[in-house]
Amino acid sequence: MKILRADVKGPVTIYVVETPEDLPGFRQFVLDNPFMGFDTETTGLDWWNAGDGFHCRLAQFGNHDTAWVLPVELGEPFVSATKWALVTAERLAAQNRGFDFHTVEEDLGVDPFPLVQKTWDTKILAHLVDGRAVKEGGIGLKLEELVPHYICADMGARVKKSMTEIAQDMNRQKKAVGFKARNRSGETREFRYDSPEWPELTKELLKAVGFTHIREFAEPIYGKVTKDNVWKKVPLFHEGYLLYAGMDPIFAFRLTNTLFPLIPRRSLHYGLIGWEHRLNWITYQLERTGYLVDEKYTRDRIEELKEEEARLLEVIQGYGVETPGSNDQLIEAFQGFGIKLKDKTKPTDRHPEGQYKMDEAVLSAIEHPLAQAVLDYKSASKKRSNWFEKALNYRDKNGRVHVSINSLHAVTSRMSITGAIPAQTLPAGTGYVRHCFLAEVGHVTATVDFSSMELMFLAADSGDRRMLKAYNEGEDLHNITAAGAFGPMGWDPNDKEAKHPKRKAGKGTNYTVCFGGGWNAVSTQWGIEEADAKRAVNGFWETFPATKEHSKKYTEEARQNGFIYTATGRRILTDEKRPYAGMNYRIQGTCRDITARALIELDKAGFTPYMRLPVHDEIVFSFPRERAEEMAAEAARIMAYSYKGLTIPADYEIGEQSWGSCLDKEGSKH
DNA sequence: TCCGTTACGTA
DNA sequence: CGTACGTAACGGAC
Repeated sequence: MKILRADVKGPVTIYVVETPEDLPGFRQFVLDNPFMGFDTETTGLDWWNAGDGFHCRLAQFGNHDTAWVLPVELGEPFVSATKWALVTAERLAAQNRGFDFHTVEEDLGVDPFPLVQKTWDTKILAHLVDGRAVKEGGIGLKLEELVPHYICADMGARVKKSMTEIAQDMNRQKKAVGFKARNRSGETREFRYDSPEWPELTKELLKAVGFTHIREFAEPIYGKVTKDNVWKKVPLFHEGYLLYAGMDPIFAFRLTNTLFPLIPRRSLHYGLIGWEHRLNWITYQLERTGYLVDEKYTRDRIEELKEEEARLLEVIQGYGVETPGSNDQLIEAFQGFGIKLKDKTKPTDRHPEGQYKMDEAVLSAIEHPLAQAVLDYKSASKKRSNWFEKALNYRDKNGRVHVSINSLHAVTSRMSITGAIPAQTLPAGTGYVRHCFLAEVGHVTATVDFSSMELMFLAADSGDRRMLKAYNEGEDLHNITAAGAFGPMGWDPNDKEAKHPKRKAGKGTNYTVCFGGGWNAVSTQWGIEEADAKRAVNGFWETFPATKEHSKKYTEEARQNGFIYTATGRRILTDEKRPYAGMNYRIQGTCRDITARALIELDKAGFTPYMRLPVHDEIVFSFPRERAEEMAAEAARIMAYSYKGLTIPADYEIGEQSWGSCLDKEGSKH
């Protein structure tokens, strides 16, 4: 047994199990500590490739000052000891527990369900205390951010750096692999010790057969070690690695004890701790289920796009621009053609004058074939690399991709989805990309979404009578806002199908005001004339006076307290420079919880195996073809939510096998 | 290799 | 006084 010592506000001991004889000590530790921090170290992040390139290397358990590290990679009896400890523990804590559970489920065959019922996730606890990222003025949610703030100031930086340092250290370790020597014609050749051609390679031998300038050369023992592959390559008993590994369960243990008392009483009262952990278990299952990829469709699109890119690149390079992604080169080229550029980006430290913009708006305004070619090229290459190639390259051996769902992530508590399907960035309104993703064989895709959830919540939460009347009577809110600002202008309020001439300004205003914006935002982002935008925003507040009071209330709360509460008892800390975001935080945070509630209720009703992805206000399902109608209707019924007497409805759409088919349908609302 | 910047996709 | 995200490419700093 190896024993490592460190100091983290007091002495810390890490016991490293090396042989089966060391296990009784570990077992005693588990029996003595009903509550432990837990963590694993693995070969990478691709847990879905378990048994096929991915495996668990270490499992670690710890309390306040003691950790035990088990070399799971060596197999039995260390795997059994790990499983026994997981079953025996009464309580566990882990940072981002989902990853460790995927690891032990897929690689060690552990049933995760008993584990989730007794494991606190320190990332969830930390978010309930302060959900802001570091750059938003918060503490952050990563271990390397939580540790220096809550535990020990200099520890986080050391932990973050340690694996990078280990990688650098491994790169410095070299071993002699052979000789380089020159022959009579002056050419240099390599002779390697491991070559079967030279079984007894020595300097003397090479000299004897006529080589000169003979010198031994060395290569890195581990090949090229980077921060991505260091996890796989680091020797299992590397001391720095063991120290890094051993600290994590100690951190998880201490963080749990530190964070609990900091969670707002209101959040405790609303039961958010249990609720978030339950939601996290559902998203865990969605991650594991994965999404079936249509390989042929995806490959065909990639080929098409590659051809298009090659064609466009020729055009672009014909105008002297080598790299279409380089704004510098484009600016130079356009200026060379005598085109005057005006729009600049905001000044920054590095570019105090700002830089010329080269975005879609600027490029599409330039009348030159280069501009169009660049736009088309960028669009094609983004589609290919960001969406289609990801879908193809992330597939597991069953042709499925697995995303990572952060069930509690954004400052407003919204979920985020990363990895194989950047679900929040897939093009809307067309099935072009979403056709890659298939319901099961014999199933069809169904999407169920909340329509205008945020505006409806604003209506209910503020109690604005005009807005509530609009929803209760099925009026079009965008028309109402337009009419409130500009008068009827020939619009007939009794005709449900009629569109107000300024409906676009009304729609822009509704959304923008809900997000905390003013006339300027309405004007620039919705392409509405300044005068109309000003009039529309004023009209909004006059038409819906209670929303004005509502906005004031939350801006004031944010200003005075530095936070607001959602209707679900969640505390959202606000930026002191932007108290006006208070109402939007209230809306966005509560609406996220309405979607979260939908997931939990769907889970209770047995829908989890049919769920594929949650995307903000939409949930995607794979339903058996014959039962799709009935199941989608039931899901929509479950998802609908009443708040202060107003029901926020959910609508469903049923397609064919691919997700995209829901959008390409005739008469689709998308 | 890291990180700030720019750009672009979504609710 | 627009909010919240994820991802990629570029290019200077380290």
